Amino acid sequence: MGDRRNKYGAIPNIEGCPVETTLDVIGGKWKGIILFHLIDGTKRFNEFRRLNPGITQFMLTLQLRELERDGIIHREVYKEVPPKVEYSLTDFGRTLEPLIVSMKAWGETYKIRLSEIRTPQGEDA
Amino acid sequence: MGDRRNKYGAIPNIEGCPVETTLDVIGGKWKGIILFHLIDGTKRFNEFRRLNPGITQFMLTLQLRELERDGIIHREVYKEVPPKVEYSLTDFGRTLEPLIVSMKAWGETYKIRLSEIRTPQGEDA
DNA sequence: TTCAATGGTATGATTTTTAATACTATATAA
DNA sequence: TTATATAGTATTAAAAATCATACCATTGAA
Repeated sequence: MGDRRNKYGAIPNIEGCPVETTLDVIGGKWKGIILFHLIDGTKRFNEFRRLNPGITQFMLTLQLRELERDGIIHREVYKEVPPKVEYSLTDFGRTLEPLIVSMKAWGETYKIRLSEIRTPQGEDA
Repeated sequence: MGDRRNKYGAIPNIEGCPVETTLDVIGGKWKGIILFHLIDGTKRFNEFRRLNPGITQFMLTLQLRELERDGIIHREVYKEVPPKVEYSLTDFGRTLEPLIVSMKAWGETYKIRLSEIRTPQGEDA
């Protein structure tokens, strides 16, 4: 489930690279958006799904569980029916906030430039 | 080759999330280490291979080409034999420097904590 | 009595990524 | 003449990630 590994297990040089350590935590396919939304506050499972119709339940669960395993988010289960589960950043998770905010800013600033670069002439994607 | 897409093309909500935009540029499997090393200065193709024995030529080429396509790095070919090709950050690529540095710092700070979290009892991996 | 809502699991199929391997050109040095 | 170094490309195979789909429990409302 962890990213950035191969069948031989962790690769020493990747392990040794702190940038990769960080990417291993936040670089999963949907983790950026998940963290992005969590900065604004607690979110429920189906809230994520609504915010992000493209993700399947399976993948959402997987990404949330990995973030939980890494201590980045907290999962609070309420004993209600229908079920209610809330996700929030832990204190540890909040240490990522400046990074997420910087990534957000960079993306906002250069998004258009990038999409131009990537569509040499009049494509649409 | 781009990450974070599926067979139907780009997913609107992913595209809309600036954090994902950034991760799409720097989140490739080896891009973290590549950028990390480029901060220290120009590097040659085989230098990357030596710094990072785990990567294949194929993957290294792929990741470098994607970074080049995105305007993050510059590829300078010298007309010599044997060939000499130097990679360096472009001005645009340097806008990522603070981010890379922050990711490096976060990784360094929490690396041990993470590896403890991920090895519940006495594994080695 | 049946439906809806929530927050998931389980499964097999498909897609994408990555690895492994062999191959290339060229000038120089031995 | 053959080997060496560099910076790749091409091809096929294997592994990993992701998707699509069906399924589960529970309670209250219709």
